[in-house]
Amino acid sequence: MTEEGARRAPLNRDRVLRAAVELADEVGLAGVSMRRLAQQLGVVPMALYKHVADKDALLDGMVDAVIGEFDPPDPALDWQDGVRQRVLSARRAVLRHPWARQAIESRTRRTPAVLAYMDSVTGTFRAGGFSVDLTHHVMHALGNRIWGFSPELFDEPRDPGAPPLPPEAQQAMAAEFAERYPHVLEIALAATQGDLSGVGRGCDEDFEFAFALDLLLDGAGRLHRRGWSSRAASAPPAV
Amino acid sequence: MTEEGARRAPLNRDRVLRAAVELADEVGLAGVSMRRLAQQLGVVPMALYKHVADKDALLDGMVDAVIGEFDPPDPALDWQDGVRQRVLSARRAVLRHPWARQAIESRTRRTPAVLAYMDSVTGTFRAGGFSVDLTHHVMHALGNRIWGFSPELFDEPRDPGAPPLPPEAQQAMAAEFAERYPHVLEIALAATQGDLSGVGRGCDEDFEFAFALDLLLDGAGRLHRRGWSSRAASAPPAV
DNA sequence: GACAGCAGGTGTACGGCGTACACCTCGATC
DNA sequence: GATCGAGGTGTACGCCGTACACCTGCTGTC
Repeated sequence: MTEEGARRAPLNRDRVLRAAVELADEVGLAGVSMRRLAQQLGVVPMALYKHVADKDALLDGMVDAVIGEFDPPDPALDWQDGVRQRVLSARRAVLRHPWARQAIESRTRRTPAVLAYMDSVTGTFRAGGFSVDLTHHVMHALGNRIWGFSPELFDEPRDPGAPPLPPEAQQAMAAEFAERYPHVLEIALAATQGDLSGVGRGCDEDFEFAFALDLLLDGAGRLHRRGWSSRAASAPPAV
Repeated sequence: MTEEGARRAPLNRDRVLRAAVELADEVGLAGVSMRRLAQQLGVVPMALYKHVADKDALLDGMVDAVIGEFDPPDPALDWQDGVRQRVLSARRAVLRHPWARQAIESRTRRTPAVLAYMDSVTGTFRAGGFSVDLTHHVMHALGNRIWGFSPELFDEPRDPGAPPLPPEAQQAMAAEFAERYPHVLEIALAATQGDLSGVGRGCDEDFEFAFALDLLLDGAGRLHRRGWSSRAASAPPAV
């Protein structure tokens, strides 16, 4: 026990951010408060404000930390595999930090790290011969997917604490569902091989993500090869 | 002045939700608190809890109200135009309520209104002959886009209160940008016809939205015509 | 060695938030 | 006329972010 001898190493922005990431990993984004983070660091809440401007800046920094975990681009790949690998690497990082998705969605400032990542992905398309025009629209079309996530659609986040429903209640729910939402039920049944007890767990998110990503990248490639330009397309991109 | 004679009409869930929507339209989602909403309704905060379970339920109800503004499906259209119109109608509703995007993203419960809308869109694909399998994956690929929005990508929400930068500062920023983020700059220049003073205003969000939507729908149609099935596709959907 | 300056940490306080809980009020029902 | 329940009230608690004044101890300068 160093007791009092070696007093706590002085804080700095980096240690604050790392502690915030760690805290969020443990207790979720909602559990991260300036007060709680300060406590974790053995410091009074106001001490944090010497290192981050305010809570918003803290969140920005946390997102930057996640971006810092993305793999660097691999220059040996062509544009399609290049973007694919980059985005899937982003996905891995975001999945390591369950709060990251929500944090990224809530951010409204573009930090240098954010811009650098977007610039890098954009550059991959350009290096692949894409026009500025097409690159621009394709980046928009990818949207949040460049951060490695897409919204949960059917996944019910049924909290793990809830007790499993008794079979007859499941039956009743299924009946109600079948009447009101036949098409959603159909999909749920197909995705879970008929076992509705775990609806939501049935969707293979990784598959869905790659499916959508490749749908977009393939479509983009098709437009590129065809010499598509937004000037010629007041109509939607024709089939 | 009715003074005391005609006392305030009694609250009900609907009036509470409508007032919440109105309040959010005026002051944004962050400005909506139980206390402020109560004040708006001339009532004490705790009175609201007789009509909504808690703030989360209030948000759910507000989202449901927006969904209630979506146009009904038009059975005369084929699947592609059907989905297209439906989603664009959702977009119009969401754009009428600037807070709706954020509210929808934050929701985690699937209310009956949410399920009903998803069921309806799903049903349009099915009626168009799509397999359950393909419909499932395409719904995932659409993701948040079925709510009529995609994430802002390049749009800096530069708050309107900020004074316009002096020209030389703009120059300096552009120079810094050009060095660090050449590809993003390139796009910004193209999108704004060289007038960087309004970066962000340059993107035609409606065009971007339709572009991405049609890219996805066209891709989906191609897979459908080809009889695509996820069983046959352990590999990504081939070009 | 004295001292100014300053980066980093502290303590207190304010105004906001969501909401638990006990209570009151008043019109409908028997 | 008593009862009851739906709707509204009042008070209180424990959180939150952060403004502001203050203290502490190291650094460089003379």
